[in-house]
Amino acid sequence: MATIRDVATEAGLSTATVSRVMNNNGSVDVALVARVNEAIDRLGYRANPLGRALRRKRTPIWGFLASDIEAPFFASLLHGLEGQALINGKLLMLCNTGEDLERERQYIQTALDYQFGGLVIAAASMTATELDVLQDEMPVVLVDRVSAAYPDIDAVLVNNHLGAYSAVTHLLENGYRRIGLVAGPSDISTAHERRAGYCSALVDYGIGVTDDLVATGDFFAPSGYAAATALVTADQPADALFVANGQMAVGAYAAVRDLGLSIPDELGFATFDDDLWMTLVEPSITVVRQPAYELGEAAAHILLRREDVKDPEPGEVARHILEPELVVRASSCRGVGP
Amino acid sequence: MATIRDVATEAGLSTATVSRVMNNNGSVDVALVARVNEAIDRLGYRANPLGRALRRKRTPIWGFLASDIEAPFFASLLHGLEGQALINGKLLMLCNTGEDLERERQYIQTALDYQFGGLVIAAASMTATELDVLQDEMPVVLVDRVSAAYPDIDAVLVNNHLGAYSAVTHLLENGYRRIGLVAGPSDISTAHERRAGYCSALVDYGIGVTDDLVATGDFFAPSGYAAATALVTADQPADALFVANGQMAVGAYAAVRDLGLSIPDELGFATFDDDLWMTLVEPSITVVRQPAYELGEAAAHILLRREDVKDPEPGEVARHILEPELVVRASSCRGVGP
DNA sequence: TTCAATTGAGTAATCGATTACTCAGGAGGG
DNA sequence: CCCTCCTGAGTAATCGATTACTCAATTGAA
Repeated sequence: MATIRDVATEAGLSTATVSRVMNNNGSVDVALVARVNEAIDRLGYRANPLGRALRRKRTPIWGFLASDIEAPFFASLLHGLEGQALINGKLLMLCNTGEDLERERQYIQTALDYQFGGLVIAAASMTATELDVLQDEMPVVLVDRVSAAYPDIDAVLVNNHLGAYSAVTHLLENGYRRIGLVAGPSDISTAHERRAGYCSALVDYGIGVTDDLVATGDFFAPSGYAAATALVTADQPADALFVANGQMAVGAYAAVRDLGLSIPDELGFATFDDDLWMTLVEPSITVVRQPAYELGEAAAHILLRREDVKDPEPGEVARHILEPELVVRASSCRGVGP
Repeated sequence: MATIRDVATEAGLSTATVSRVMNNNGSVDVALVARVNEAIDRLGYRANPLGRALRRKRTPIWGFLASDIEAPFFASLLHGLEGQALINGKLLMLCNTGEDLERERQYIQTALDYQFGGLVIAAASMTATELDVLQDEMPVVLVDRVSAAYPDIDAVLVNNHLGAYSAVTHLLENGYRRIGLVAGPSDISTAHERRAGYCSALVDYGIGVTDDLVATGDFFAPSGYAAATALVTADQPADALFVANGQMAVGAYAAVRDLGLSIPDELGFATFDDDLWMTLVEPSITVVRQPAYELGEAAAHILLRREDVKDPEPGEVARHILEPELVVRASSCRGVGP
């Protein structure tokens, strides 16, 4: 492997000049720029990123912290982020926390050790780790979820309130009146906002919110099964279900199937998160689609802005809110059978 | 950030001694070991991995090269690999090639630049990149796919022949006789082997292979739709379909649904790759499940072995073949209707 | 008791880049 | 014509670790 020293020798110049040419720093005579570039080409030289990073105290690596990379939402977000990383010459390091706080802390420590160029966090609990400290060392962007404990950290979010509101309103307009909510853990901001959107829709339609029409799960499939079962087998059963995320929708759908209820006639069905299976089952499922891929891209853009110039200002916080999309399918439309 | 120099000063020793303690190298007096460790604790010192990597000419980073991280198979494989990386103190860098050769080459160059500790490749076309050269620089493991051009590279594979053989035999035993194959691109080893397994099963059952019962796709959903449509609408239509991967199965299933054919009575259905939706649709789909997560773990183990000792010997090639599992569900069993 | 071998620790070179500092030479003003 | 300022390039320090080399002290054998 050729080093910068080899290039300098080959070009008959000093390493300082070679470095200046490579980084477009300082002013170098055009003739020498050409000589350096020729030498680089002749030797097939590529700068060693480790030497560079050591000196610069910064690595062109971005970290991505997620609770579950196998979930389609995070996989898609990851994909969007990865595309932007590649374009901008960044490596992307993957951190799967699996909701484990200790792992999360460990990864953040690694990010500090390696002096990452940025960190995108879509993780479980942001209460325990001291993100403010981290933010002094590198740009940090929260995606999908925010924490009230960190109002001063950049974030890219989805308008969860609107998403839930539009889906529930849609169900109401299709004649469903007792709409059950399969909610997520209330300490996760996304779950909280979706619940609020659900409530607003009912109130705006002139229907009160009844506590026994809300069952709380943990965002995983089994809890969706349990919650849905409870809601539709109650004394006064729900006549429609709105599920707060895609994983619980899997469980909820299985529960409805096992109980032999027919969608959409006996029960309306809609959920947050789009997924392949929701178009393959009969009837297909109405969803609130999140722009996951775009979320990843937007997070990348914020990292780049924070890195290049100090814009937005250190004191200023960037909050991007992307709009979800209601995709109406058969499961929420009475009379539009299979 | 404390450096090794600070630790040396704090302990009243030289950096060499501190380094020896940290790496368990050379022999250091027990009393001094304790002094060094105390100093490390007092300062909260963590070694800078960049300085270390520069000197050692090796980074504890693994690269993972896949064509599509959003595909559940690769996502699961990635997850298995990531788990092992974490346990063994490695970082995992993600490389999504999207079947693009140029991207693939670019990423491999990056792996060389950063002096990665290993590379796991589950990528499209291994014909263009010179993997032999790469292998001299770092351990390389192929997963899922192999290339005849590189017989001397370690690989972790699935027994595709057996998987296809058992699924097709199962269909035959359930009375289906004209079994159509939705095949993958023949230049990809997995597709080739699955086709061979399909053929063997037919031959062993005393039925010849008919060319018009094989339609070739490209491993993506739309091609599955087209291939399935062709097979079941032919003059002499297939009475069952075996699909060579999960993505094409999505298309094939949609085609069957659009044509209004009833599974399993009018048409038997089975596919490679398990996925969530295959248990949610009516009837549920019989699949050949691949141990994707374990594939990732096995790849990690090979990297570790290559790194630690030279075992297997440089001349020796490690080939792990994992067994797939036939999961029988309703779609392949006549008379067991919805 | 003396000398070689071994042990334990320090000094300084090194990995490969960036950049503060230095300095020669040319331009421009007085 | 001389002095100052500016430009362009080189020298060498630096980032933070590892390790070859060196050397003093201790052990063991003759």
